[in-house]
Amino acid sequence: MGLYSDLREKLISDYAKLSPQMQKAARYILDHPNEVALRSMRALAGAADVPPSTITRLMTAIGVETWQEFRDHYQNRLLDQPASYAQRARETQKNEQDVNRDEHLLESISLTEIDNIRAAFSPELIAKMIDACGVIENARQVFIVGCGAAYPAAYQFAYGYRLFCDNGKLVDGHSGAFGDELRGITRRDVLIAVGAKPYIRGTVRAVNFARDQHCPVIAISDSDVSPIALDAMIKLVVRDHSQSFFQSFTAALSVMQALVALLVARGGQKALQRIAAAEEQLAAFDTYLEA
Amino acid sequence: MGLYSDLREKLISDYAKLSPQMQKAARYILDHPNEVALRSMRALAGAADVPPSTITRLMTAIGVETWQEFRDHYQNRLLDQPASYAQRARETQKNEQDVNRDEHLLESISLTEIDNIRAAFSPELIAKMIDACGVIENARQVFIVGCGAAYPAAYQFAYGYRLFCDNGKLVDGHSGAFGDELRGITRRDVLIAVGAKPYIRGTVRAVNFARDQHCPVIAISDSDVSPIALDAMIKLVVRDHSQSFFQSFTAALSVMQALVALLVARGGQKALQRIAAAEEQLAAFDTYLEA
DNA sequence: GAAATTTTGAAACATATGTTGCGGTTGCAT
DNA sequence: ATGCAACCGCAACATATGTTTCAAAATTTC
Repeated sequence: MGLYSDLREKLISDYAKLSPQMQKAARYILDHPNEVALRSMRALAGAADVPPSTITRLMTAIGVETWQEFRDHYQNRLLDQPASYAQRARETQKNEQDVNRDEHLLESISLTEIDNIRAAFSPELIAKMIDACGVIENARQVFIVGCGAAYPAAYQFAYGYRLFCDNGKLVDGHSGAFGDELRGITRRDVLIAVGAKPYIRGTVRAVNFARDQHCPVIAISDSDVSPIALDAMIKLVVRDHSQSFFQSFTAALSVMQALVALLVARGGQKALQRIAAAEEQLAAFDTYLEA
Repeated sequence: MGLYSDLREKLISDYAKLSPQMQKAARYILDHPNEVALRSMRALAGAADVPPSTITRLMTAIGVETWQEFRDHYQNRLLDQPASYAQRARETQKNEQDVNRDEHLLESISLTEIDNIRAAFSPELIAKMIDACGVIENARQVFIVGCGAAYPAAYQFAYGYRLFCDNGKLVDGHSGAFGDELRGITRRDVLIAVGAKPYIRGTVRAVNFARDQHCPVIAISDSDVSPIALDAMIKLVVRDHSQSFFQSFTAALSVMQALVALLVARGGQKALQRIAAAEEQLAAFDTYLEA
């Protein structure tokens, strides 16, 4: 029983002083506290990819006599947690218009976001996402457009897609007009457009332009009849409910991520190899911090 | 793996049919379910005042192959209070070699994403978010940095924040080095940094620079000891679990949105007015399509 | 560049754990 | 009483677990 109410803090404050392998172990423990409570030391060591002795050494390094003592702390933490959970739920339910106004808002946001995600992965939407993948795989070039609050979702897709395909192009309008970037778009290409109310003129224009060139459009939008989705080949209508009056783009982002994941999964070994190559290249450019 | 979602019911329904000693064991288990999850079988037997063999016999009596299986159920029960989806996600991930491979993947992604969001709005994180808002409100200038896959989350915050505060600055490194954009950062400012493994050098440098200038840092990251969060004043550790090997930034984005929403809510009427003005200005610029 | 120091992983060790087999006991019907 | 079946606990077993030891490797220091 140390001076620290929670050994996590000790682990964090001493982290810099630890040897590399111990850091690896400490990091895993910090990231997966429940495993400490439930699994054996050897199993934990295996999961953290360190030999068991490292764990023992880590114990002495942070001033804990034995693994049992360490585990007991985490078991108690696990036992106390649900209590605080339930307690808080009751608390916030009781006094609604109160000092807990902030907590209440955030919890409410959480529930709304979960609903949004859930709706985005309904069987219907899942089927459409799979269709969308088929279209993307057969496209000569993949354009992605999304402005304003929708830009993150568009960017996310473009960022992931670029790692294993080089025919993607993020149309962000940064370099002047959209027209330049969409030049040469044809029926063999595809435009992925993201946008919700209020519809930004640039996005709509891009969609209309693509339609005029008979280019199929995959729309991620808030309505089947939004100016973005109206004439789209595939309409992925995601909920954007939100407590504030900004719409939430969480579900849109999640869908974009899912599309990338699906494309990779369908791409098989080849896609994986390309990603590996891309990562290697980034490492060569010294983009990342040491392994 | 029985037909019962919870082995407790099986234990109760079969209770009358059990031999006296087994009843004693069953009774103790029913009264102390957490002990099953946390302690060893022999320890439990000792606590229940029965020999270990009685526990083993009880297992076969209720149709459970092994003690491990029994314990796993109770461990999940203990974990499933905060996060009920992780297990199901793991299950759906198992049967991949299937005709519905794509559907399964997407469903699994959905569950994982919901889990990530849920974890991001735990009571602990909620409290930290509120703290973060306090820091932001008192800051002279608010810098936001996020590179690569983390850029969308950073952008999202900057985009929303700009609508009601003009002291935000998105440090995207587009215009050359980070140093230029962070020049003049002081202890009265705040840096919001978003990033997960693999940590991009630029983000880490920005964080270190801010720390050297004694500027408080709000870190949205994947670990308490990530290079971004290690010395941060407020650490918002969000889960980034994902079915593909790209990390998911859904939770990070959601947290950023929540921060904006919370700031607006706390800003009251004044913030609303500013937003109205900003929207008006955008409308004047003809950014939006008319209603 | 060599020596000193630290760090690391494999193996060894004693103990703890889950399970099984066997003899003894109990309760019950004949 | 006696045979019979179910029940029970002890002890043995194989394996798993936490810890220590030791030599090789890596890092630092001079």
